[in-house]
Amino acid sequence: MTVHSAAERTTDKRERILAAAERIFARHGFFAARVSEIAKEAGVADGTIYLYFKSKDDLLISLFENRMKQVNDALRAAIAPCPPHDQLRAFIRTYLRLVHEEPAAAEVLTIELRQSSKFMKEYENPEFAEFLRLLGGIIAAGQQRGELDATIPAQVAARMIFGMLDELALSWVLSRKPKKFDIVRAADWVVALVSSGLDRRSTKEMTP
Amino acid sequence: MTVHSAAERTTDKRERILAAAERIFARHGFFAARVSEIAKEAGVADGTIYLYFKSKDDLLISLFENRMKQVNDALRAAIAPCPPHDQLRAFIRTYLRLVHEEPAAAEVLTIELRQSSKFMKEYENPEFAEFLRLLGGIIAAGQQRGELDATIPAQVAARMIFGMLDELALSWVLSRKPKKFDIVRAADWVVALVSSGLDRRSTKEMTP
Amino acid sequence: MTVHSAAERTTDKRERILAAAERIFARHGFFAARVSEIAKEAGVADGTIYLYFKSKDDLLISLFENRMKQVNDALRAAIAPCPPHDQLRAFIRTYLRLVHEEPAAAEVLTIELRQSSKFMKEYENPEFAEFLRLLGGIIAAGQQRGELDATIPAQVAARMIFGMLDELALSWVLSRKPKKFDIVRAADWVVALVSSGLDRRSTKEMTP
Amino acid sequence: MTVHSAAERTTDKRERILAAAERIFARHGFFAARVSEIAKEAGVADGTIYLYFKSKDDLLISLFENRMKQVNDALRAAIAPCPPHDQLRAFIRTYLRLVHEEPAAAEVLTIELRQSSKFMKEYENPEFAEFLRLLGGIIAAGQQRGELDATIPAQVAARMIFGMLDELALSWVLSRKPKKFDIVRAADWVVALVSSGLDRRSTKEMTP
DNA sequence: GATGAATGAGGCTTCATTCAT
DNA sequence: GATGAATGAAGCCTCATTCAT
Repeated sequence: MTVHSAAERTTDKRERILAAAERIFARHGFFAARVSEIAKEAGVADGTIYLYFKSKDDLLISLFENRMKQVNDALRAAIAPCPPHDQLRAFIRTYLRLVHEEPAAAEVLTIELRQSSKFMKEYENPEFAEFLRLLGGIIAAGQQRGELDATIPAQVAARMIFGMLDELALSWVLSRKPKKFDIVRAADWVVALVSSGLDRRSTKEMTP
Repeated sequence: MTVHSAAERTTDKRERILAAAERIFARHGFFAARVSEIAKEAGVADGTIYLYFKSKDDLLISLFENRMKQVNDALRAAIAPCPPHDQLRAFIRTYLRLVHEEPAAAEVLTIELRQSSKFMKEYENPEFAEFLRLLGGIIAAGQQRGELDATIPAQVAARMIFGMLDELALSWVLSRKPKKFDIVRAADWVVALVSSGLDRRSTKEMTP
Repeated sequence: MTVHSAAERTTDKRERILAAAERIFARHGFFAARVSEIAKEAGVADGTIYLYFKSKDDLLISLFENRMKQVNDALRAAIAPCPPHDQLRAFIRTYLRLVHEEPAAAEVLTIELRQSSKFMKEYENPEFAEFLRLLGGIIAAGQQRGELDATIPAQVAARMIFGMLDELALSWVLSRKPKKFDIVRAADWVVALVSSGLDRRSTKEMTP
Repeated sequence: MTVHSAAERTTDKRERILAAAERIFARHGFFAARVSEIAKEAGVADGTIYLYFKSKDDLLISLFENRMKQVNDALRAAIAPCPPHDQLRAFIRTYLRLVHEEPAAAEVLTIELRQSSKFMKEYENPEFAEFLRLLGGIIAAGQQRGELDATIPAQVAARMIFGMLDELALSWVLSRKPKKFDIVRAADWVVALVSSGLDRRSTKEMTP
């Protein structure tokens, strides 16, 4: 016997609306998306949306927080018990794998996050802050252990890495099929650049 | 005696409108910006805008193209006669210096460019393509000379570097004064990461 | 107990908007009429109009079709079981009686129909076509029975008769009160002209 | 040596603007016609139009008066020295011949005259009044001489005949090539209807 | 809780007209 | 007289949000 408490059904509907919003925002962008289209996609009445969310803005914010929370959870799980350098690799790979698995989510996080940076000045974005803290933490730890170069402030380095990931995600998400490159494989390129940079030093030849 | 040809006056007005639009878009974002406010800021009548631009969209597109062209010109001048590695450094430094000098322009290019990636699927964006070609060209040249690592496809590497620059520009532009970091100094961090990565290898110790 | 089904209420509102539009179009003409004024006259919000009609143009088109359908229904009922000559008389009388009863409708059909002949090239006008077919059919039947002169193509004759009716309706509708002539009585004049023309032949004297 | 007085050149330009307006009004209708397009068609600057006409409305009015004056002149010449019945025939034939020769003019007179009946309540239309007086005069004369049936008030009969002519002109003008009927030949049909009506009486058999 | 018809504020854009040159 | 760039008032329509059922 399947038991659905009222709370559970309610949660279901909330989730359905969020999922619908994600698809519609990905399809048209936040401003061009119509609340009524989201309602139709979710199979609820227009008014129902306002039982679960304060406004269209709130819907976007909630979507972010929701998804970023999932992303952060996945990232935390992936980096759990490693040394910083491996954590960095795991972080990068996990992030781009998620992009690959949920392109609509990626499109919203990637494009609309910018768009709503204006938003974000007002509405804060705790899960995105957490994302940066996570990444920055890895780097800071590596720097403290002496494994990573400490020239670059950890938070700035985190921003740079996020920038790479975000831009790769964006160009991959926006490119029509067949995709210009393999976003999962691209993880290795990011790892390579972040680890060793582009300069071709005779490191190996030096090693006897 | 100051001479103003008709063409000059016309150009003036067009430029004034573009400059006003840039400020207003930076202030409110494209969608929230009001054409009438742009007109007021430019000191012209609402209708005058439509003598120079087909629509509000066209105004945004033109603004991009205009600014990106200037950026590309500045970049081309800066990288002129150097070997690839120096070109890369010059490219990065010049880009971030421009961000520092023209924060409103940077805000529009940085935030609204995303926003209009949706746009861009339809309206093309030749100057941004040129930007990527420029950066990709430097890397490809370095790879061919054997000075840069060839593991990462040049165009993908270009995207990654642009991602870093863009994200730094964004977070700098959006942070209230006093700014969280010095965007001009950040150029060296980008150069460092792009050149050598974060790993702390015993490079120096290796050298006898 | 009064029962209003949802469908009925919806129809009511649609009808109220059409009626309001008719009055406002008659008052100011289509182009000078303001959608917001129609809304006020109908006692609905501006936006409500767009729940029932695609555009201001569509409102005019719908108004035509609606009214012409009523006119055609009334005409069909009036001419039902007569020989052609009587049908013709009934047609003419009924049409002008309707003009007398619904002057605002007549004004819109009469003036704006012209106005939108431009329209009509694109948007078709099935009920007006039906009107002409009805009138042309009566004449054709009379010609086939040998009761009406067959020199004039039936469809052209129909146009001519419509022209008379339309022009009489127009000049009557536009003339301030007291009206220059009695539009209901005018039916007999039209019947007389259509039947016998103006020439005063010694028909009666011929009859011994 | 051709001499053009200032007045002549001025007249030329005025005429060119009127001719251009006629073509553009016929092409798009009065409301959809743009003053700037008329100016381009006339080969003058937008502002120049306002040296010759007070407003766009005034341009339409002037166009009417101009054309109707020509029509009235042509009609007066055509009906000059005949008995009423022949005058009527000449009037009808001349009018429809003019429609055939100047379809753009006919379109404006025919469609826009209606459209601006609203106008006409305010701006009067002396030449159109003269047109009706001319036609009504012929009929009244015929009635007084006992040649035409006096049942129908002459001015109403004039309206009816104008209605026929106008409707034939309209449907002919609006029908795409090849035209549905020959507007010049249609004159005989109008004459036939106006003279004898449609009833097929044994007139001829009556004549011994 | 769910519905969806109704609301109404507000923006982009057009275009007749003006006026400095 | 002629020009045409500039003006700015004003309307159609959209769409987030509400609320009676």
